[in-house]
Amino acid sequence: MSPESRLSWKDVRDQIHDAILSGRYGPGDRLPRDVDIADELNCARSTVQRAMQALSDSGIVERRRKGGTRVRPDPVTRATLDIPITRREVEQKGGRYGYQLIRRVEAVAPRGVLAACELTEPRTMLRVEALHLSDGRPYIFEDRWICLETVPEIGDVDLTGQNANEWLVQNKPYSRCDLRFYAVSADDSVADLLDAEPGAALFVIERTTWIDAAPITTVKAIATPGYQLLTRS
Amino acid sequence: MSPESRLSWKDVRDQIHDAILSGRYGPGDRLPRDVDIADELNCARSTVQRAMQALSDSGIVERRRKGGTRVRPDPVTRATLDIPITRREVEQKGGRYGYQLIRRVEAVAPRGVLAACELTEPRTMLRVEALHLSDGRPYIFEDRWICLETVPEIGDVDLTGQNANEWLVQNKPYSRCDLRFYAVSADDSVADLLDAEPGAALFVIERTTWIDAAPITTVKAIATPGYQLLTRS
DNA sequence: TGACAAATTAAGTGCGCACATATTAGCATT
DNA sequence: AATGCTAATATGTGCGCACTTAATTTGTCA
Repeated sequence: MSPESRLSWKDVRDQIHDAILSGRYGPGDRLPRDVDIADELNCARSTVQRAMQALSDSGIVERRRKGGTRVRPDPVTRATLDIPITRREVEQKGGRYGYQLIRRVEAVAPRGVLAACELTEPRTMLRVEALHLSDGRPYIFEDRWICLETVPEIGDVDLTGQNANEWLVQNKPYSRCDLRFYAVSADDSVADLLDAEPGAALFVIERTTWIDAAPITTVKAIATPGYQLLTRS
Repeated sequence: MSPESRLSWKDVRDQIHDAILSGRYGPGDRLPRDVDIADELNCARSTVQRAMQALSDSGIVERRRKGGTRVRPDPVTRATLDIPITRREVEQKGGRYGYQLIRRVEAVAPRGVLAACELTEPRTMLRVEALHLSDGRPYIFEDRWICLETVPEIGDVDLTGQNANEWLVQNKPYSRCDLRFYAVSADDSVADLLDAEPGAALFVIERTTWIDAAPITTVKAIATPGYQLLTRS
């Protein structure tokens, strides 16, 4: 009957969010049941449910069956990152993409690689070192280990022209992906490859992917100085 | 009538995901309309909608009204990061948290700070430099600029005992947050503060927050060597 | 007192419907 | 051909209902 149109779940989300921000509900406090909020705001419970899901996804509240909804006691900043394939990243910045295979050998994986893959038994893997170029200049150096048991086909692929990253993305989808970011000093060989000063601070992205429980690949991508990773706008 | 129970939206999501992974729908391809998928799988359209929303959120497909649903042409790795407040982070690793104010001055913000805040006109801000400690040892050095126009109350806060980060989190909620990650070499003063070798590679998190369009604070958090940022498990 | 079972509770999900909204495509007018 | 109106269309959203599931509380019995 009210002339104002119905509430959208985003309205509900914002109202609840505001109530939390204003301090009406502090960290750890329990919010009213969905059904009561729906009643108070005069909307359907499904609308409140949707709003609460959104708040739960952003890490603002925690929801548990029977336990109800609580304001997350330890506030976190939750951010979403998009990491495109390197070719795309270079081209989006207006650069001309290039790729150069440096080394391709089968070798016994060192402990660190096994650990990243969550493997306990040592095994032989395919190691691929390559350089991504932007306008002919070094952009990212990647040191990749590919699990031959999970991806036997990789043995037949010519990686001199074809980028291992892209081949894997297109031919070996993953179901899980772990990422790790840190900084490292350029040693002489990396400095040489990336055309950087030895000792320069470099940004590193380590990514490991699995299909179900089977590791596909783990890669250490070392960027040239000045590289920055931004949150999704 | 089939004895199997009804399909969950997660089942639908996984089926569509599998269809994409198997190559049945390639990058850029258009998927059937929700209603047709619902019909084929013998479930409600709302169930398909929910599944599609999830796939859209994970960056696997793109949906547009009237345009339909398409497999995202440029595959990305989408990851979610949780960045806790530093006290929490230290305590979760089993350390004893400490905090030390180094400097607190009002000063005209340099261009880089203004740019981070998306401000064009120069202005005076409050600069707070502080050290987060774990078990008495340096952990993160933060160099923060606080916008006095947005947060005038900060002038009355004693920041020698109270952590600016936590005060802001608890007293000045933000509606937008930008993050930026990169690597930097320790200059002499930072190396001294963090008890690191000069020139060591350090991981940096830059965070800027706004309430609506008004900037609250921008902070450069420089971590000690060895620091790693992981995706949410 | 403690262990286990049963009842209770609040969120999670599925369905079907109606309508809203954005975007494309088609058509007509200039 | 360029323009602008109109219709068609696929997703987005809201509602109400019934039922499921997980977790907590209560009750019972040893």
